[in-house]
Amino acid sequence: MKLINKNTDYAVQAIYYIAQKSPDIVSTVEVEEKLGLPRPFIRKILQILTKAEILSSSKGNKGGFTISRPLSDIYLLDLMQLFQGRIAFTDCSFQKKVCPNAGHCPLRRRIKTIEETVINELKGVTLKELLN
Amino acid sequence: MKLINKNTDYAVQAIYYIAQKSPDIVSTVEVEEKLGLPRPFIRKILQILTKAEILSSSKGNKGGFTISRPLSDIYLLDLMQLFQGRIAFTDCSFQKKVCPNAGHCPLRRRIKTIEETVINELKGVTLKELLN
DNA sequence: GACAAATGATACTAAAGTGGTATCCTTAGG
DNA sequence: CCTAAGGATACCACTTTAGTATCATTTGTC
Repeated sequence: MKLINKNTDYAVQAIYYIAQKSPDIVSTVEVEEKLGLPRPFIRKILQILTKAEILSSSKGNKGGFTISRPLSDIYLLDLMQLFQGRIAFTDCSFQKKVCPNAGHCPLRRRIKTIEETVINELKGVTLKELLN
Repeated sequence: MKLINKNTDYAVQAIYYIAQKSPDIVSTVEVEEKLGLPRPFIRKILQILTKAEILSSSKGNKGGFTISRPLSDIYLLDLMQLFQGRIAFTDCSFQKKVCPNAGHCPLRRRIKTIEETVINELKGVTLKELLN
């Protein structure tokens, strides 16, 4: 029942670290050492962030990662969706089957509104804003 | 990323069914047939609800379950906690280790407030209220 | 141009959580 | 005392999440 999983969590930290070193190029090894994470794992995260154009990478010797937009343009919700898929509280148990309560499933309706509340809360949160 | 899992979902439906038949005694078989669930599974759910004193059971021949409080006294949040444990969005990745960001983990702080929002939303929701 | 240091891609493994099943024991009405 | 019920508990399968390993590709430096 976590809202944030480890991938997202690590990603946020990695982004902060890389942003703070900008415009220096930061290697996986450096991120790994500073955040104390297993290397192959953080590498995968950095790759995903690169594909999403949040980081840019340079290959080859002396290669590494830099931040490619200001923290104020990186939304927490986007990161969550990147690493965890769509935020949906009602992956309802009955999506496939015909719900015995179909049409007036009061539980689903209520959960849906809570989901909307959360997404709205998250929507405006940028990484910059997280730092205050 | 479900807020509600199947156990809770089924529990709500079972409770509604049993409440509506009150004061009749309802057997597992009947619940199973009406909700279309595998018997051993719904049995486990009904047992948990009985332990939680939401249902009362009578054993032996002609035994079964009845509702033991009005729907207005059954809170959705309690059911969720019963079947899913504590609602916590920040089972933070770093609870055990020393968090590199300890003390100023902005992510955790923010998620915590969202968690509180959700719990507050849920807190007042009784099964009766769900039906409108 | 070769080497080494870096990322890219991808496939695999392990652990935990969730959904579901099976079995044996106990109780109590007829 | 038999049978139809719930109580307890152990087990299995599937999915998700966390983490590992490996090989290929790129590129700066000597």
